[in-house]
Amino acid sequence: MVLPASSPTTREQILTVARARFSDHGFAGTSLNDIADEVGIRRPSLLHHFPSKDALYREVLIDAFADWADLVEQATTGPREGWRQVEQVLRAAFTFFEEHPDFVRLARREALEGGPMLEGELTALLRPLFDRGAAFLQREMDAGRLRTYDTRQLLLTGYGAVLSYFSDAPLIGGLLDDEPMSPASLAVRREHVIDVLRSALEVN
Amino acid sequence: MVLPASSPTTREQILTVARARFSDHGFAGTSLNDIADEVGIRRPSLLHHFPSKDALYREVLIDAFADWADLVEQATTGPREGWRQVEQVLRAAFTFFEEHPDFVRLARREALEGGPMLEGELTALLRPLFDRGAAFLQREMDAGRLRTYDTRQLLLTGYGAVLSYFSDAPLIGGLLDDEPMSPASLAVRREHVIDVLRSALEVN
DNA sequence: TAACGCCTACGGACCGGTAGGTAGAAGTCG
DNA sequence: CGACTTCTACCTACCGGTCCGTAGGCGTTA
Repeated sequence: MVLPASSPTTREQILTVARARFSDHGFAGTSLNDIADEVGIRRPSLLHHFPSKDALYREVLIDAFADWADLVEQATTGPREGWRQVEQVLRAAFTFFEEHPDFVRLARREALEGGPMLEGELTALLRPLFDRGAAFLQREMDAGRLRTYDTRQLLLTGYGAVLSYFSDAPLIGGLLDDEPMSPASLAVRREHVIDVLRSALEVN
Repeated sequence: MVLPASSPTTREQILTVARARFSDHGFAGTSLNDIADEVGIRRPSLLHHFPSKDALYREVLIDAFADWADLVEQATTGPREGWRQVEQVLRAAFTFFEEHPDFVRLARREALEGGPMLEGELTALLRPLFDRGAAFLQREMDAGRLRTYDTRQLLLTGYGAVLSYFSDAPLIGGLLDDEPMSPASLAVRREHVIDVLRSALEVN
């Protein structure tokens, strides 16, 4: 049975709402009633679709990280070299975070928690992406197209500089004068990060 | 009555334990029983010292951020100019985070949450530090001693690059092969961040 | 008829917080 | 000094509420 896009399954609705709630208030701060209420069903009905709160959270997390893996996969294919390729990935990542603010907060919470998911499936999913990124950077550095750094550290630096802006938007809103998630502010942020990293990475 | 340093007040013990618990598991993920048990008293006894869980959390948060404000105050005094002053602050911040991992996680959680504390007292405390940092950078850039960037964005970039490593240590441990919080790993991280930022900031 | 999706009702655990009592230290006063 | 009061820090017992999860029933649809 093919459902039209206009009528998502109850199960899909639960996943959508759960992702939003978990990303806003964390695992402990979200109750199954919160989720069920927003979907428009009772908690036992929700538990008809998912065996437990933990299982629901796991699925939310895996879905979210799979989305991210897809993007990285897609953004890292292409014949570009040196800084141009780095910039393409940065822009793609930035756009992804703009469009998936839930993912950012979810990932940050999980990184902070270091929960049981993290040491296992999640790192198994991220590790290849990380290693691939490091290998690419190493190749470009060896070829003299990028300035030389510790590649893994460099990945961590870029990831921190980009992700923190999104995950800490509430705090940053209090430090800047503008609304940090407005399109204008996001554009400023994007160009700044690219600018700084270009200065640090370009050879000439 | 002057208590010897070896016997902290019950109240102080509660604050110490609470800071650790809240930073590890967040506000919702920590129960007053957890804290009371570790101190070695019952929950009602804990509530004899603090009127509510919220009040305890507020005090933990304010104490932690006051520690941070003290460090920034101290690290930013001095006659240095240009990159040397930036590097001094970076090293001081890095050391502070090494010695206060609780603060990092607490701050990250609060930034993520955007709770009622954040929009108010916390930003009121951080805003002057942030503005002062931006003013310093602007002065140095105008004098030609640092490459020109948007100063506030630059502060956010540095903060994200440094803080993320500490707050996401569990995740990073799964991506790197070393123990991320070991002294050796921390030294590598510190020198890397300084290296990248120097490349981006130095003028010559 | 059988499966499915939802429901009401309930259980057992835990939550933050309150009421009220007790032991002991500290101060007060004849 | 000794008796009495006051205060502090802790306790046990309990409250109403919320948590996740289960049992079992009911209607619709295949």
